[in-house]
Amino acid sequence: MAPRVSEDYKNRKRLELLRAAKQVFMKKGYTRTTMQDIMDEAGVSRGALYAYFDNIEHVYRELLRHEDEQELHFFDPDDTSTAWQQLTSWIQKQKKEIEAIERSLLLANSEFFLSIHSQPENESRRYLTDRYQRMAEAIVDFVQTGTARMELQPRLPAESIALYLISFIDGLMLDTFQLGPEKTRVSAQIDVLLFSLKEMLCPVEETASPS
Amino acid sequence: MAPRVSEDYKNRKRLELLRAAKQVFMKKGYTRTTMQDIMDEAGVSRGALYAYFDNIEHVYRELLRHEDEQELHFFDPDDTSTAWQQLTSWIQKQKKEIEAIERSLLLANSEFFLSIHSQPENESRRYLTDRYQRMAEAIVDFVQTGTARMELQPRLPAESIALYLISFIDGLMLDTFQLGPEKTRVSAQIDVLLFSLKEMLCPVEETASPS
DNA sequence: TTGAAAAACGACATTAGTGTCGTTTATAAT
DNA sequence: ATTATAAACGACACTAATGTCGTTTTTCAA
Repeated sequence: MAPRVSEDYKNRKRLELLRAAKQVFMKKGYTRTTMQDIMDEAGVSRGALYAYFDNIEHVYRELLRHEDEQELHFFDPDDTSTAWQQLTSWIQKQKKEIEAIERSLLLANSEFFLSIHSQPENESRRYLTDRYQRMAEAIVDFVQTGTARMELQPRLPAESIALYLISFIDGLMLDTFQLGPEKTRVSAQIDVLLFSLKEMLCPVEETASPS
Repeated sequence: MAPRVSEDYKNRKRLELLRAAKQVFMKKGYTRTTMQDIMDEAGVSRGALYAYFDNIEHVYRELLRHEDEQELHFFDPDDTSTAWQQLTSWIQKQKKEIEAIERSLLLANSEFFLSIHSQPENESRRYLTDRYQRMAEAIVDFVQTGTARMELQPRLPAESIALYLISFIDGLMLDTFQLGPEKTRVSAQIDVLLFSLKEMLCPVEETASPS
């Protein structure tokens, strides 16, 4: 169907394979997904898939990279809303994703993270370390911007708060896999998180009418 | 070495197998551990191991049960220290365990939890659900006891706080696997947690000298 | 002692996946 | 049309684990 093809063709094919992989990973998680599953979902042969990716770890890494590109800009400075509004809207987004956990990559992500742990210095390992630190830094920057704008008055180091926020979200995720969003009371927990962040960041109250 | 043996013998053997299993699980986590690994560590044959456990999932479930028996009594009422002291000492214990993550079962636990997710209604699944709820309940009871004793004045529902606490600890754990306790700044994050709990629970200050 | 019971052994059949590679097939340039 | 190229195919050899089961060994009771 395609010898001596353009870069563009290969790019599209690659994306199509990643799309198929995503489907499978969402359904089966990382550990139980096989190359065969992805071939079946994409409707291609063994040879075709292996022409694009060396092994499953590679597939997942590339998928993660691709997905991250979307996510990345959430904490970009934004002048139309306050720092606090921006933060809560990010948290709402996370909440939504956790509540629809079956239709997200969160399970696969966690499995992938754990599977990497034992490996020596490694492409995937490096990427994940980086990813974590990028995320943390984004939140730190964002807290500092908010502080500079006098919208926030942090009572703890921004970095600690950032890592804390990430930990909590990751943990809520992990627990929700096993038990479902009802048993873990996602909503109630998010309320607690917001309460604690308010205490830490002391956002200035937004009054409905600036009189 | 032991036909027609006493219940006691079988019990000891079983414990010895679990001890060996624990060693392996600490080192390799859950997913990568095989029955073979456990046989080697315990120095027994395939047949012997399978006489006690049906499969790895079964081994791990029994190990977890056994380990839990120890842990369980941490939140029992205690008249020699205040509720807040008790809580912080539990958190310290968690912190220690996370910092020595390589010598604990935490990684294996997380992997096990995730591996269970996909399974249908299941012995392991039921046990984990139960375990989570037992833990939550223990913390709730404990907060309520503290409240009754006038040592705590919770500003949020005890159950929400309990689940929140569990989520955070689980998340910190998960992140620390990938990155090690330095990169996740375990200490700093625990500080944030304590800060937030103080705000939620409003423990009465302990004065050094009740004058 | 001795022999029945069952604990422990370990070879084996089975299952499930991986990554390779010789072959087939579609495409685009000539 | 023809043909060089390389994409796609899929059989295959290999690896690694699982759970079973006939055999061997050990212990305890008679």
